[in-house]
Parts: sequence; C-alpha cells; structure tokens
Amino acid sequence: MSPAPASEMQPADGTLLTARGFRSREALLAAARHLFRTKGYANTKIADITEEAGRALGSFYTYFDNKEAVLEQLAEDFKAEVEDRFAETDLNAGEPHEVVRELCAIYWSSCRDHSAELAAIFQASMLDDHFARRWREIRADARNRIADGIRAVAAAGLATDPDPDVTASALGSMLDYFCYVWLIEGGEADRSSISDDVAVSTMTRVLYRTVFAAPEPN
Amino acid sequence: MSPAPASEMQPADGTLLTARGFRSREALLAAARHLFRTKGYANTKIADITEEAGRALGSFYTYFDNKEAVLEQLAEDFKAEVEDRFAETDLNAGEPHEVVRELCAIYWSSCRDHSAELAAIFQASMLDDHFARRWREIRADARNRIADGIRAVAAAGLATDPDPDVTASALGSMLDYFCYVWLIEGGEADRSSISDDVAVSTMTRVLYRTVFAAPEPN
Amino acid sequence: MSPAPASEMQPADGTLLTARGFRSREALLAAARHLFRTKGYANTKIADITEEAGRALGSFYTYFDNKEAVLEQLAEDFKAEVEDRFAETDLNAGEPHEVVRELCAIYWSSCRDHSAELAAIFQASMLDDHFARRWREIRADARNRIADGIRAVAAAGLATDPDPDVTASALGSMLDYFCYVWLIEGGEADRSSISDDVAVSTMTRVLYRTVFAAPEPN
Amino acid sequence: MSPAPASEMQPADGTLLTARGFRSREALLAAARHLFRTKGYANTKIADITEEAGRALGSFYTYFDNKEAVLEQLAEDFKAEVEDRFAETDLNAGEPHEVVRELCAIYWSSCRDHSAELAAIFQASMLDDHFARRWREIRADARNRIADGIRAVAAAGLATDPDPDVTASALGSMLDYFCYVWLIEGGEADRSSISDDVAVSTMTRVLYRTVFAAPEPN
DNA sequence: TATGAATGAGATTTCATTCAT
DNA sequence: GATGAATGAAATCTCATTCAT
Repeated sequence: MSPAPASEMQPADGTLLTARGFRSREALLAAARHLFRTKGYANTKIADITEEAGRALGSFYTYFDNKEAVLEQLAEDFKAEVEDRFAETDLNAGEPHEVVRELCAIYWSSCRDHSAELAAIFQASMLDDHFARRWREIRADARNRIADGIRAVAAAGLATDPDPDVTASALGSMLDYFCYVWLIEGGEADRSSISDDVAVSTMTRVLYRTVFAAPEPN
Repeated sequence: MSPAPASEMQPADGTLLTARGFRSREALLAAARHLFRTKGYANTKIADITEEAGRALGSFYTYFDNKEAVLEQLAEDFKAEVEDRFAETDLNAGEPHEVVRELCAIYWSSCRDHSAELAAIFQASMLDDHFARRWREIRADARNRIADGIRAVAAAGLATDPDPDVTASALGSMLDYFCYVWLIEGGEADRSSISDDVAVSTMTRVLYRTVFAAPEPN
Repeated sequence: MSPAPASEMQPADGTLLTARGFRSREALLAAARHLFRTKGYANTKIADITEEAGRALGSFYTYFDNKEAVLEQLAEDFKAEVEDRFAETDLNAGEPHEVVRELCAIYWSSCRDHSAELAAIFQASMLDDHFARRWREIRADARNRIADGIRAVAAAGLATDPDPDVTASALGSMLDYFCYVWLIEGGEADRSSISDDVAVSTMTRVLYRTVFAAPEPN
Repeated sequence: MSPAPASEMQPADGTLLTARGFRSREALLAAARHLFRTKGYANTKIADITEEAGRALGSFYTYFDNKEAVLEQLAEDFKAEVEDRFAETDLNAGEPHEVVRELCAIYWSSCRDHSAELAAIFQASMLDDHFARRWREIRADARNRIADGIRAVAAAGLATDPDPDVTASALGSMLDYFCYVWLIEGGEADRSSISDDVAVSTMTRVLYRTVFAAPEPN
C-alpha cells in the first residue's frame, strides 16, 4: 500500500545495503514485530528475534545497535503511516459525526494493523524515558486534532469546554488505552474481543458526545 | 506455651512479626513504593529497595519471596482502599452530575495517593500475565459501576447506548490512562501538570456527556 | 535400653545444661535425626532442624557450633552403641555359622535402628574429609573383626585367603552399602524392601561362603 | 541453504556445534570430570569448572543447562561404555572362575577409568532423587548379570541360593562400594591403595565363593 | 536461655554485546 | 555479510551465622 520508506535501503550508519542485507534487515524487523506483539517488548530478547528471523545472533548487530534501535525504526514507520492515513483524509469536510467516525476508524485500523508497534512503544514508554517522549510526540498529533475540533465546535457556539487541551488529553488517553486493551491485552475480564464496528462506534460515541455535548444524529 | 510478646503483630501472610520485624517490613514496602514511582517497577532492583530502606539485601527475603510479592501486596492494599473509598460514598443518591463528579474525584485522589501502586501495576500488567489479570480485576470494579450508570440512564429514557459495557470499557480506559499520564508520566508534551480540580472536572465532563449525551447542568 | 551417654548432660563447651536446656538439646538432636533420614544430610538446613524441633533458629547455636557438630554427636553415639552391641555378644563362642549370622544380625539391626545416623554419615563421608575419616574409623571395627575371623579360619586350615584385610574390606563394603541401599535408599530398581530375615540371611550367606569357601551347614 | 561447515559436529543434544564449540564443550567436560574426582561433585562449583577449563563463567551455559546436565552427560557416557565393555566379552563361554574374574576385571577397570563419573554419580545419588534413580539403573545391569549367574549355577546343581536377586544385590553393593572406597576415597584406615590384581582377585574371590559355595580352582 | 531479625558472602543464571573465523 | 562462540557484568536468591532484645 505505502511505498517503502527511504530509510529501508539505508541502515543506521548511513551505508547502503546489498539486496541480501536488505532481506536480512527486513526479516529481523518482521521477527521483532511479531515477537513484540506476542511476547511483549521487554520479554523479547535479541536472541529471540534472530532465531525467529532464522539469522545468526551476531547478524542483528549488523543492522541495529540494539533493541531500542529496532523499536525506534518501527515507531518511526508507525508514526509516518498514521500521519499519512490522516493526511489522506479531509477531516474538515463532511458531516461532523462522520468526520469523528472517520478519525476514530483511522485510529482503530492504524492500531490494529500496527498492534506490534503499539504494544512495543506503549510498553517501552513505561520503561524508558526516551520512548516516553517519543510516545508523547506520536500521541500529540491526534490530541491536537481533537483539541482543534473542540475549539471549532466552541467557536460555532455548539458547546463549551473550559479546557479543550485537557479534554483532548482525556479523549486521546481513551483512544490509546482502549485500543491497547482490545487489540493487545485481549479485552476485559469478561469479554475478549469486539468487532471493528463496535470498537469504532464506541470510540466515536465517546468523542462525539464529549465534544458536542449532545447525542449523535439518528 | 509462652505467651506471644505484646509487640507481635499479624501481617497479611499469617506469620507473626515482632515489632522490629514489622518496622522492617514497612520500611521495605515504603522504599519499594517510592522507587516504583520514581524509577518504575521494572527498573527497580531488589538491591535498590533494600538500600533505600537501609536494610541488607538478604533481609528482603525475610519478608517477601520476590519483587512480584511486594507488588502483589501493594496492589492488594490499593484495591482494598479504592473499594473502601467507593463503599463509603453513596453513589446512587444526589444529583447525577454530582454523583459522576464524586466518582471521578474518588478515582483521581485514589490514583494520586497511590501513584506508586498505579505506576507499578500498570507497568507490571504489560510485562507479566499474572499482573495483567490482577489489573483487569482492579479495573473491572469501576468499569462495572460505569456500565450500571449507563443502563440506569437508559432505563430512565434519558439517553441510549447500544453497548454499555464497551462504552464503560472506553470510559474506564480514559480514567486509567488519563490518571497515569498526568500523575505518573508527568503530563503531555506541552504541559506537565494540572490541578486536581481541572483533572476531576475534565474526567467528569467526558463521563457525564458520554453517559447523558447532554451538557452538564449550568 | 542403653543408658544416656555421659555426654548428654554436657554440651560441647563443657558447661552443664539445665533441665530446660537438656530438653531443647534432645529436641534438636531428634529433629536432626529425623530430617537426616528423610531429606538427607546435605539437604537439611539448620532452619529445618529448629523448625522441626519447634525451637527458634538462634537456639541451635546454643547447643551446637554447626551442622557438623550435630552429626559428630550422632555419629559418636552411633559408634558407641554399635560397639556396645558387639561387646555384649561373644562372637568367639558357638557354631561358626551362628557366629557369622549373629554378627550380621547385629550389624543389620544397628543400621536399621540408626538409619538416620547411617544415612547422614554415609553422605557426609562423601562431602567432607573429616567425616570420611570418621566413617573409616567406624567401619574399621567390623572390618577388623572380619579379618580376624578370616585369619582364624585359615589358621584352622579350613580355607585360605591371600589377603584377609582386603577381603574384609570387600565384605565390609558389602555390609555397609547393602544396609544403605535397603534401609535408606529404598531398595533396588525392582524391589523396595526386604524382611529382616532375608537381609540377615543374605549378608550371612555372602560372609560365610567367602570366609569358609563352602556352603552353610544344612 | 548454505552447507554446514565441514567443522560442524553433532553432539548428543541434537544441535550442531562448530569445531571451536566442540573443543570448548570437551574442555568443560574434562574440567568437570577432573574436579568431580578431586573435590567431589557437591563441592565443585560451576565457576570452578569454567576456571579449570580456562573459559568464562557464562560459557558454561552455552553447553549445559546446569551442573546436573554435565553429570547427566558423563553418566550417560559412563553407562554406555560399561555396557560396551560387557558386551564385548562373552561371559557365558569359558571356565566359570575365569568368567567371574573377567567380569570383576571389567568392573574394576571401568570404575578406575571413570572414577570421576563414579564419584560424582555416587555422591549425587545421595543428594538428588533423580540421580538416585539413574544410579540404580546403572547398577541394575551388573546386578542382573550376577543374579543370572547364580540361577545358572543353581540349575546346574552346583550350589543353592534361596534368594538370588538379593544375593546379587549384596554382591553388587560390594562391587560398587569396594570400588568407591579404593578408587575414590583412598582406601581404608590403614592402607591407602591396592594393585589392580589384588583388587580384582579379591572381588573375584567374594563373588566366586558366594556363588559356588566352594573355593576357587587351584 | 530463647527468640527471630539482620547480615552478607557466595552461588547460579541470564543476556546484551563483541569478535574471531 | 554471516556466523555463533565467548565474555562478564548484573541480578536473584540462599542460608550459615551473629546479635540485640
């Protein structure tokens, strides 16, 4: 769908990769993605990644400085793709409820398609200051979008909000952790999965009602 | 045969502790609490805890089997106290908006007063299946409370919700992660703290508007 | 049966014990004996002994310097009693086959009644040079008795043996390890116990035939 | 895909080792063997083994899970070799006394050449149920051979034995512990070593006389 | 004497990273 | 580039022994 990022032909040290090297690097990234999702970031060892990728342990260091660097790469790709998806959509046009729903749908599907990255960076954000900052940056984008929406609604006199930024933080927290719970943790105590439609509708409901202080149309 | 010294106390695990032992155990718990909050659960080593508590490394094992056992104890106390706080309040009486606000206030102050436990168990839930389950249990309480509220509102014909449990999950996720972000992570990219009032008002706003699909009174 | 050894009223440092102290010391010895037999010497911790004895950990050191000292005491009592039992019997009188049988019977019953000491000292002899020497001393008694018997038989012209001491060593090894296997290890792969009679008869058979180079009478 | 380097070897556990790895593994096994014999199994630490082998501590875990695994490997090799040595010899042919002598000679030389394994597994059998079972298995082979011999002698009407299996157990105990005492413990209180010939002759004497109830020929 | 908490040396095990082949 | 063995620092946990009460 999206073209390979320019970074893919170029490892950290700036040198170019041969085709063979390129394949190895991709295999390692794919293995890491898989393991981060299934075992968690902290519980994944370098040796797990190379084994899963069918490569020798030492080969890992040909392409990455350490596990953080892998996540850094994955997080970058993740952020870029989420931004792409938002950019492709005109959130200012259309019926408000539809716009909100579209935003939630993009968020949900991005998280679903990148659950490994979501799991890893969410977890890493709790272990490591660097990734805490990184994660805040990624979160900020959606949060600002929401805050802008709240302000626009207020400007239109449809609802008031004494603190749009904090409300946006709360709604962003809801989106993030709701996705984490259902896509990675495996749901709540009494229910382990939901359909895409229920997920998106629920996220939409909370966002729409909070921003507009009114029920959804129909 | 000989009577227990007056100084003996009965901690959770059923064994008797002398006053001296009781103090050591408390010192270790306090140290763990402090470190879990400041360095995070995973980054805290047993040796850090004993050092902070001014005890020898080996003394840790007089009181706990391992680091998990410390968190288990803290989590238990946390859960018990949050439940106590909720039990003390009659959430069914009074004006709805006030009830919601009260619930949010309890949640926020519980998390604030137990930010160490919140941080630790949140983190541990991502590293360890056991704590993931534990955390789900703790979360379930507030979630069910919210779901009940949504159903009551629907029964009163004030608003509709096609899926109260999932909405409650979303709102619970908001509460949890909002508290985590502001009380432990140190806020968002462009703002590092908020007042209790702003926090509670914001949480209340999201909850109230989502449940009632209407603006707050006044 | 046998009177309390003089050592029982006197701990290692030469001081006398009060009645209370005497009871504690006995409780610890009994506990050690029990644990040495069931868990083995090496696998028994000081804390296990005091717990089994219903005493506080620290009390152990009131009576013994360490675990070795307990075994030393038990071994001493064991050696003394085995020697007593042999001394009570006149091995030179009577029909030869009966004498051999009597010797084996004493050996077997001593080991059976002191299986804890046997287990402990056998094990300790393999871990610790001091007990290896101690065990050799204990073994030497029976071995010399056997060697004397072989020489007497040779002197009587009933059989020859080029190396009575080594043969006695082999027969002593048989006695020791046969007792260990059946009384402590719980028998062989396909049979877990034998009657006293079969045990004694078998030991007798090997000894008698080896010494006399002839079948037992009848 | 790429062919295995010519230097790769196939050790017991199924993984492939490079020549270098093979050498390290052998060095560790040799070091363990040496230390088990001189210091005993229980007194040998993993660090002792790696130091003796001139390897880093961590390297041990490249080849073995723990100390038990090393002994398991040594025990396996030991058992296999003893069985080989017996298999190579036709114990049913020849003059009975020579057959018995041959069996004892094999036993003695096997134990002498594998005194490290003998010491270690003997000791471990007293500390650990797993090795107790293992050791019983290894012992069972010789014991059954002896029991068969006793039955054959009885069938030929040369001697009687009311309980061939228990007699075989006693004779097996003699062989095992006699070898242990003279090859590992360093002999008896008054004599520290014996020649191979005296050892084998003595073992033979006890076995032959017990089984045949008669003096050896000549 | 009795108690049990305190101590810390020592042993095991893990794993990120380096490096020789 | 690829390989996998080598390394050793760090962390966990145990337990004999001491000691204050």
